[in-house]
Amino acid sequence: MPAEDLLGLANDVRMVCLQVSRRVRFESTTEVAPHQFAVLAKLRRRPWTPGELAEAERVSPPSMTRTVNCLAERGLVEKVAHPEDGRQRMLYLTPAGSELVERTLSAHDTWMMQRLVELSEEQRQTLRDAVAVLKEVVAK
Amino acid sequence: MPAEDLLGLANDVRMVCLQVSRRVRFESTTEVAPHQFAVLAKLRRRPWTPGELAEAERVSPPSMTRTVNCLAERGLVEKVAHPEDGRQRMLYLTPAGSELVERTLSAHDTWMMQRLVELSEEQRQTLRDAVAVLKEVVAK
DNA sequence: TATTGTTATACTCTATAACTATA
DNA sequence: TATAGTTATAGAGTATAACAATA
Repeated sequence: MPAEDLLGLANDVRMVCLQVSRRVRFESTTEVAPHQFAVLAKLRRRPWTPGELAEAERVSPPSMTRTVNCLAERGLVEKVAHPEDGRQRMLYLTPAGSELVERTLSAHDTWMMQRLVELSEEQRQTLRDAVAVLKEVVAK
Repeated sequence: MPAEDLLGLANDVRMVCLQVSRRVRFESTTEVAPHQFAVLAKLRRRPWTPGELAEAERVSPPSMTRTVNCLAERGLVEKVAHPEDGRQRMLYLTPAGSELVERTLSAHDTWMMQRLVELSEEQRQTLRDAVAVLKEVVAK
């Protein structure tokens, strides 16, 4: 395969993924800032400590303290004492926080679904296949 | 097509595009901040006025003034008097700015190319087809 | 003594409001 | 009088350094 074709494909894949991400984000509700939503989304599956979140989101511990405090003041997350280590805190999503996350993700998916129903079944199959390939790409 | 399958596909497409965007950005050089690079990338094709950039990037005129001034101080863009309207300024990429843009885009594409060469020709064809579909999706 | 989290402080990016220059 | 851009000022988000509590 010629190098220039590979470069063109690399550029196409990169750009179209960026555009999809931007469109989805733009269509989203803006109830909380992006960095705040990232924390809420992580807490959806299990409780995290502030330190874990800071490392995962690649921000400093003081920044995460601020973000978490803001979410706690709005009643979206709850700080609970760690059962075994008195230094740590466990962060849980409150019912209100959980509802906000599900509502926002649903809005994102709704926008994409509306685009997908307008495609042919063949085009949707192409996307299914491409998702599998791209998952492999980002896993590396 | 069942609604739950459509929802699953919407979620898959959305998430994998977001992950690709994140990986590409993470691999990028960090010579300038993202919002600054966005301006440099726009100036690659033609000169823009500060007002046009503010509207395109969805930031306020004062914010764009600050961003442009920062880039100008670093010698990456140049402000030139508008030939017809004395109120406006035309912004041009300097040779240094142009080099920075091409270098960064090249780094992005290089990362993606390295992932693509590890795929089969069939997988690459799947991505080519998917790019065409997704371009249609984001155009709506 | 090391680790987890917070407080203190400063810098950057952003915005609104007020101002200058030009049309 | 309207428009393009800048300056003034303030509000978020981030970081590093210093501190408190616990292991």
